[in-house]
Amino acid sequence: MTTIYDVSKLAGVSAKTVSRVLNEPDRVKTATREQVLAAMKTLDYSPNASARQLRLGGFSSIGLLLEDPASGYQSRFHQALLTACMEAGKYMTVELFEGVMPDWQARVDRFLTEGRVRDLILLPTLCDFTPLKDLLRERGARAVLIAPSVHDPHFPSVVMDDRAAARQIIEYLFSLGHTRIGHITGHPDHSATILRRSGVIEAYDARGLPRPKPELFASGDFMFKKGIEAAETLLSLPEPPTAIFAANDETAAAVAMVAHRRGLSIPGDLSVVGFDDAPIASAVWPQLTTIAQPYLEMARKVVHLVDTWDQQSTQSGFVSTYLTPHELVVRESSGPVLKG
Amino acid sequence: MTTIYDVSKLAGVSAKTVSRVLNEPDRVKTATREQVLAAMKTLDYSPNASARQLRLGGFSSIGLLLEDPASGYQSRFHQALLTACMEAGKYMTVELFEGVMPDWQARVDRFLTEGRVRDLILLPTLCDFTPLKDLLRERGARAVLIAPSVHDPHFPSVVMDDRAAARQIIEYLFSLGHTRIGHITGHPDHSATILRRSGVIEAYDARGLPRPKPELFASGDFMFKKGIEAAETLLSLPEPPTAIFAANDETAAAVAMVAHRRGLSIPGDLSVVGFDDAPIASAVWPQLTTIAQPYLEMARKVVHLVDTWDQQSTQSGFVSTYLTPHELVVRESSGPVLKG
DNA sequence: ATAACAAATGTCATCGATGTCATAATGCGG
DNA sequence: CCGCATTATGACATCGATGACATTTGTTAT
Repeated sequence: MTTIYDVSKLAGVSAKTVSRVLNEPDRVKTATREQVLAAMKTLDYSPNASARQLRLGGFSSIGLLLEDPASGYQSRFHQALLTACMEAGKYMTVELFEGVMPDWQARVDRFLTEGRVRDLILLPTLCDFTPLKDLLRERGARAVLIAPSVHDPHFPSVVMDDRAAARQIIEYLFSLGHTRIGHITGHPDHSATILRRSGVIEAYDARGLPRPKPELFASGDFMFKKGIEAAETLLSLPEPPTAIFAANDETAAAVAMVAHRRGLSIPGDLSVVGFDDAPIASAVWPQLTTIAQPYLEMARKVVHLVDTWDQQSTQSGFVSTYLTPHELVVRESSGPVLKG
Repeated sequence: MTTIYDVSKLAGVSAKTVSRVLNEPDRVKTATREQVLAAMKTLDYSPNASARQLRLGGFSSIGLLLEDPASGYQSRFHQALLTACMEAGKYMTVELFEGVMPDWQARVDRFLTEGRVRDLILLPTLCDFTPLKDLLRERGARAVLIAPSVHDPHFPSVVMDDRAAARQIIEYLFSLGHTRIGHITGHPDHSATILRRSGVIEAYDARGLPRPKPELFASGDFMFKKGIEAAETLLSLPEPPTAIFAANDETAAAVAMVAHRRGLSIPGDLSVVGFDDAPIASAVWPQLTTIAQPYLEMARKVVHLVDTWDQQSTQSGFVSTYLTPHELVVRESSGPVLKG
């Protein structure tokens, strides 16, 4: 590493002058400045950001731990958080994280030190990964969670009521006359999976209907591929459902594909509804009825929580939880049951 | 900001001891350690990463400038780069960047200093944005480009031969008997758009066929929505094409949707091919024939170029360009022309 | 030519944490 | 209770850059 002193020596000036060339070029005589610039080029000098920041007062970026950046859900939050950070003039540093990695603790430590990160954001499913949260508390790190309606007593969080949303979409299907409704569940490790599933059951209970038979629940994992298998299973039932509620839009897109392959028309023969309002929900034919979450709003709230951490946690001694609203978006993939 | 000295004062020990509690807890008597930990908790102390790194030797994260994180293309590279960085033990900090922002220069400066970034990665279309590249050279920043086969004399780059790939996919359609082939172009600002378009023409020329009539070129912008309009235009022609080559998969998905709406079967009535092998290419029905790029390989190469910047640029005085291979992936959306 | 002032450059201390080395506290065998 | 080996702790310098202030150089008016 070449330092400002190396440059100053080569250019025959003091370090301070080199510093000025970088920060207040006008205060340096043109001839000198050019010498310094030449020296910098020769040595391929680039200033040490740590030193600069130490002097100028620290800035730290917000850290995001991502389990699977290819997952649509995480990638959408990732994007929303980027936007929110930009709006707030902050930077975000991303680390891939998998709880199965044997050295995850060391990796988190490294992230907190080398990654120059003080505040972390955890998305599902990391927001449910207790060993990680314990480690963070031990290290005194700050974290904000984005979670499916599970309140964590130690970290502020932004949550969405997955159960209520699932219930709402099932009630919508009821209103169209559907009574045999299949549900493809999400990944078993996500707490959202349980919540959405129980939202379904809640809807039946609330309406006084008998709970759906077990074969109407097919297990998925939020991924397109597994969605295909699940859809095949449901549509091969002796008495197939007239509507399928997939735990997310990728899965719903898979259902649509399987239905097409089987010559079923949507929503004529089968209504398909998803969850998340992912881009794919508008990019498949027919476009999917789904539940929209206000990603950007949630991201903004998270950044705000990070920003105001001091006042919050230190002063009040309790953590805040924000419940964000959701919305049913009706598109082309759902319709009334055809008589007959 | 509380420092290590504040903690040491409160705990009644020296700063060095506090430091030890953090870095080599075993070398501190249990009683002392607990006092120190208590003081840290009371003061909500978190160590200053800049100072630590200054002492320990600098680490700097790689910066990625993203124009539009929602763009499938950029988001795929984003993900691939994250993976490659993780493999290489590096961190990546992301900044949203738009050339239209009036203060983009100041933003870049801030990113290079506050963002603690020394090396930058530029994707299309930023890799073509000359004012930015000029600024980076002036600042002595290091950048590596991911670009569509345009060699930049100042920065190392990883490129893909878009023209050849486009030519290849058209030749494949020729081999299926198609001669009226529509092309939906990409965003006019992307150099890839011109390259893919000229690859199309090259294929006709090479085969000694007359070049396609202008109405067979519809203008798109790589986005699903514009793709719908373009597809409507092409399919409304008096003599509609038997195949459509969309400049990317999102657009191809739009073509498929429009075709379905019009009751056309794919690939019976219309062959549809895309470009990129995006996730959506496998998530629509029928799955799309497309061109696959080795994203992860490219990302690894980029990280490697960043890593070896010193040896490369300083010593040899010229920049390296890596051409990466592409591959035609044949799926369900393309088939022979039906006689008749 | 010189005082008076502005411009250009340099010296030194500092940001917060840790390495080096010195010193103080403790333990243990005799 | 002493001497010596450990263990625990502290004082000080250091990382690379910049702020405050000092000093040198250059310019202008008289």
